[in-house]
Amino acid sequence: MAKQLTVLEPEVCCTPLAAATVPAEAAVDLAAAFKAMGDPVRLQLLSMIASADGGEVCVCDLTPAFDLTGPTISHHLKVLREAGLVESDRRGTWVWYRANRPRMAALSAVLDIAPAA
Amino acid sequence: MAKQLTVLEPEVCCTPLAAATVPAEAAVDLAAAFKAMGDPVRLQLLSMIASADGGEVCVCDLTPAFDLTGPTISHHLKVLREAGLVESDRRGTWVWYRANRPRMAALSAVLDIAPAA
DNA sequence: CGCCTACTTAGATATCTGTCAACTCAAGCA
DNA sequence: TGCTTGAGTTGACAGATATCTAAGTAGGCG
Repeated sequence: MAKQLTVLEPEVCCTPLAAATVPAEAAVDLAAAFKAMGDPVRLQLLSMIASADGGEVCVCDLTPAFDLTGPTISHHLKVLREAGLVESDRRGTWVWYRANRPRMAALSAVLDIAPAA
Repeated sequence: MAKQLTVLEPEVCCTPLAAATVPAEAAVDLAAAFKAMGDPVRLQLLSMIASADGGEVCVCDLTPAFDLTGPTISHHLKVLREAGLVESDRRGTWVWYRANRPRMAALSAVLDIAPAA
């Protein structure tokens, strides 16, 4: 791929933001993931992939859902991939995408609000 | 403030991404919030604010924690404010920031992964 | 009133990002 | 082998963004 991606770092990935100040290093990794979700198209792509029946979607089903060209969709999928939010593999003619559920769960946990406070 | 901000839309804010394809309209609002968290500095600011003892922090305590100028921190705080992630009010000489916890909880819920699947 | 401190706003600039058109790569099929 | 279709890559470009310096605004205090 392109730039070196760190992706998951199990030790620091799950402490809620509101529990303690997130270390700069962890903030970089987390921000990269949130940044990838910071575009409406990518968020919809992620949603379509994560909610797909069977847990997988063919790019050929994603592209026509937007008023964008193939290369643009491909670009957004690449961003999601490099952020560790989705994974893909080619099966014959088509490429299938599925969500990285543990990664999403970790991000959800990070935003979790402490019980009281 | 600056550009009109929609912020919370209770009806669409909490359906998990993985439960159903998020509507384009909701995606725009959600993406704006994630985008605001898509910068390491802002994520740390949000974390410092959300985890603050007493639930509030003075800007004067945030600024020196970074190797950035005051205006830059002010800019990032404005982005967080416009994304509806934090709120602020001036009390005497200082300006205090606190996290919009319901908003954070909603975002956490959006990333929640369906039980099985 | 004047001055100092704490933010915020404005303007400038270098970098990044979303998008498309054109091209390349991979797989299936005649 | 060559054609066709699906997907990713490259290059270009308009628009957004992170950062700084300089200037403005607000509140306390002598």
